Amino acid sequence: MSKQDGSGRQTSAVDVDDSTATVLHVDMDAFFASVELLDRPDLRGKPVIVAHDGPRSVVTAATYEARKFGVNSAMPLAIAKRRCPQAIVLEPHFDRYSHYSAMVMAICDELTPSVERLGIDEAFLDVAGSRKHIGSPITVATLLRRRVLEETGLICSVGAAATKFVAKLASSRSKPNGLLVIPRDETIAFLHPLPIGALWGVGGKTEESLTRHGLRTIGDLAQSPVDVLKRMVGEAAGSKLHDLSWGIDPREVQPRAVEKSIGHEVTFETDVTDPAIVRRELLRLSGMVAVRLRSGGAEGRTVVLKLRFGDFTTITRSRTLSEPTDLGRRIYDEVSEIYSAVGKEHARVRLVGVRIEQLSEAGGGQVSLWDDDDGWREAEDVMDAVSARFGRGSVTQASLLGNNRGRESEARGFARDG
DNA sequence: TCTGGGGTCCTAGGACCC
DNA sequence: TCTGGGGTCCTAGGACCC
Repeated sequence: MSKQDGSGRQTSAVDVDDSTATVLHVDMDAFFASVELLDRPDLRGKPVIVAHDGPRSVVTAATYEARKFGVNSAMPLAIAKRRCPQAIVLEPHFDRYSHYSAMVMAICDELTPSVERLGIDEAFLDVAGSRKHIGSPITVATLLRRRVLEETGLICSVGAAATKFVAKLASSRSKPNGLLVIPRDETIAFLHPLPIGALWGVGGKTEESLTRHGLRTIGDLAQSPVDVLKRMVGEAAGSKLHDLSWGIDPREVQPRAVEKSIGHEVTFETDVTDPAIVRRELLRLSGMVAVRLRSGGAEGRTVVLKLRFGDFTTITRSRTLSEPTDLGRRIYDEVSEIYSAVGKEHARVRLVGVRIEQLSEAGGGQVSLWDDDDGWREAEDVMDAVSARFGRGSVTQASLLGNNRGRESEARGFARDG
């Protein structure tokens, strides 16, 4: 094993054989909080929490200084403030996080063509092919960390191993601002002493169930017969966890596939009992979902309504359309009907959500409407249809939204959205 | 002052078809 | 002529991850 700490010192790096550790996992350290501190250097070294300061908020991110007080991501803000009253709470700025994320990912892309993004602040890199042009995995990792710091002012940690899962574990063990290399033949020795909760896919519930059966470390799990594991945690998880405990992880580094669903949800600051307010929110969320569908050139076929009630019970109800859609109005009509069918219009509603699944590439397309010779006439037809139904004033950019199917509904959807 | 918002994957039952 | 076995789709819920 080779660990390099924040000062850049590297222990036993000379002896370590990194030739088998060709998968890198890069993880930004306290990412959102670190981005905020770029603007507020005066807060460096202080406990800082990033969170929207509302009555039902949770912690979005926290600096290491705040974590010392037991503050963690996803913790209710009220509890975090109780644990660390002197913490400074900053509003999140997601646009800025995306901006810095793109900068970091661009650096990764320059080091190898094989980069797999994982959320906003993590990535896997396959650097097996980078040896010739740049150097060994340690060389690439060191260069990556230096460039990220120089070009963004942010620190990150990197794990290097033979598989994705071990690389990810290595980066988390090297935080903050570290580099940890696990050669292939040291994988088992590295894994087995670790607690089962460190395994990818073992969260609170699974950990509890495994612990009840006397399994505490990854090594314990490795020694358990796979059939027994399957009975504990299910068919798929059982064999997967067993494989992982022996360092077996066949997944390759690959750029993220297309999205499989798009959704938005919102928690009310206080529970809502007025169905009209719920519907107003459903309309807004449906519009947001539709905008994202269209901007990605996609449409979806299964519409999902999510409701969380005052007692925190949560239900989802879905319906599959005969034809996919990318229209807010169509989505809204569906979730609104589902909402009625649930028959809980006078319950206390805490959260509403709208999601669309079974995404596919949008047929037709917005450009073809303008490109072909009949494009203008078609566009005018759409405008006329909308105007006839809703009046001139409601028509804004209906023509821009068209695809080649169901012109009537396209127009309708856009007029009301607009 | 207790629980966000973006997702993915898995399970399990029923419908339906061959 | 009282009951098999797959495969796929749909739906609901839950665990998990960042």
